[in-house]
Amino acid sequence: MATRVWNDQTGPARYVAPDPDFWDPKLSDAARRLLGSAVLCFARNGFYGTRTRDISAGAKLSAGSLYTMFDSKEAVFFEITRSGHIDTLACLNADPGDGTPTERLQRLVSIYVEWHARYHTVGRACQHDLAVLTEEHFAEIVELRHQIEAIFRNVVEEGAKDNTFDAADIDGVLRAIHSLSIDVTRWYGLDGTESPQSIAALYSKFALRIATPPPSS
Amino acid sequence: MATRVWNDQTGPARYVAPDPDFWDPKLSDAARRLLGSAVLCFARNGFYGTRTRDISAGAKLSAGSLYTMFDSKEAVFFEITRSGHIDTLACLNADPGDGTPTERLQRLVSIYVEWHARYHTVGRACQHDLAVLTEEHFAEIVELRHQIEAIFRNVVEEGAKDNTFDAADIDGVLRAIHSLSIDVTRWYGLDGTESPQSIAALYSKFALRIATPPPSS
DNA sequence: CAATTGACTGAGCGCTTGCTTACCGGGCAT
DNA sequence: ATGCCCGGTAAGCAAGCGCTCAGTCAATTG
Repeated sequence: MATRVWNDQTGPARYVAPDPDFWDPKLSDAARRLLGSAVLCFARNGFYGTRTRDISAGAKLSAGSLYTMFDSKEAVFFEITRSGHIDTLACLNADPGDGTPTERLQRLVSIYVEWHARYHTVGRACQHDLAVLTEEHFAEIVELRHQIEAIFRNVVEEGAKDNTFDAADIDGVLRAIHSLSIDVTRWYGLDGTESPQSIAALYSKFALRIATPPPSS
Repeated sequence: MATRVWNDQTGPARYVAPDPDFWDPKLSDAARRLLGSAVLCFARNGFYGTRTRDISAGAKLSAGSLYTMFDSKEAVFFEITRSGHIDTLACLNADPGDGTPTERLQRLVSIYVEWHARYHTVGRACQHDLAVLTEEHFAEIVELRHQIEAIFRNVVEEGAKDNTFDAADIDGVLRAIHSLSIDVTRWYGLDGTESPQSIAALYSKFALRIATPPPSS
């Protein structure tokens, strides 16, 4: 049988939740346990496929306790996506931002991909299920996404200006790099055993190839 | 405001279903209308987020009529993913398969990406929700996916053999190209107005860049 | 010690879900 | 005309859903 690199495993998914201190420190221990359980449920079965009882059971709490800490199931989901986007933004902003556009893009993609592999369950919620949010919550997430996109756009545009990157397809390059990076959340935990770092190294190399036109053209 | 290339639109999604004759010709007209309605519902809200009543209402049928044509909601979903994978495979196999690995990979990715843009609603079901299938149905889909992967692997391995493609990371290249291609189903219909053909042209170019190591390295 | 608090419980409400069943009407061979 | 499929309907069932709320009890306060 050929090596398989697509998500076609049939066993149980090896999804893992972030450490409790990934979540907002203002939340109680129980609330953070709830988020850890919820993010696993959402990654496995999506928003509509998870029951509030599954979430509370996973945190060793009763069914009603969820509603002492969150207004609704949607509020739980929102808190996950909010934390996820804020943490992503913080990781990207921690980059010094020096060096050539090539060096900077490689570092940014590396950070971004490693984040999506390490926090693949959070990433799934952030990238694949935003449509379940209320209009207000969705708008708040979109604002964060624009900030994240602007970081990448800034580097790609600068690289286009000095002709290291493809100036003709900046939007296409940005979208392709984004696609490449976040699709990690779809298969990570299902397929393969690579470390977040090795995936980040490989994919940031690919991102540079996407952005850089071959010399012949 | 900066151009936005991520899925952050707030209006209604512009999802479109395939023509009725996309579906198995053995099925009745009503059954194909049902599938057309179902694929839109599933694309919008996922498997667990759509009710069987939404599906039948979209086909202008009563609630019970779904069960005169399909055994269950899962059977409807399976029929969609089955048809989708079979059609994808047929489109890829229609390629003559001649020319250099570069030419062949470009054509294959172009076909694959155009398919996922044109049939973005079917593609969403095929790429993002397979976990809802029963074990038997899932195994059937996985078999089709292996055939699809083998087509791409064949070309990439051949290109690696004659040093046009990256021989060190064949699995990584395959997965990256796959990620790039199928992520189209996540944003197409939500964001942007490009034609399937123009996306296919751009992304097949990117796929070649991913597979081809830069001369310096 | 009694009084108060607050995190947590779990039975259960109102409603929705996937699916079943009893039924209907028109075309068709006899 | 008659009987009979057959594609489709309408009503409804049992189970499950998100969410509520009166109540429990250990910890804290005075």
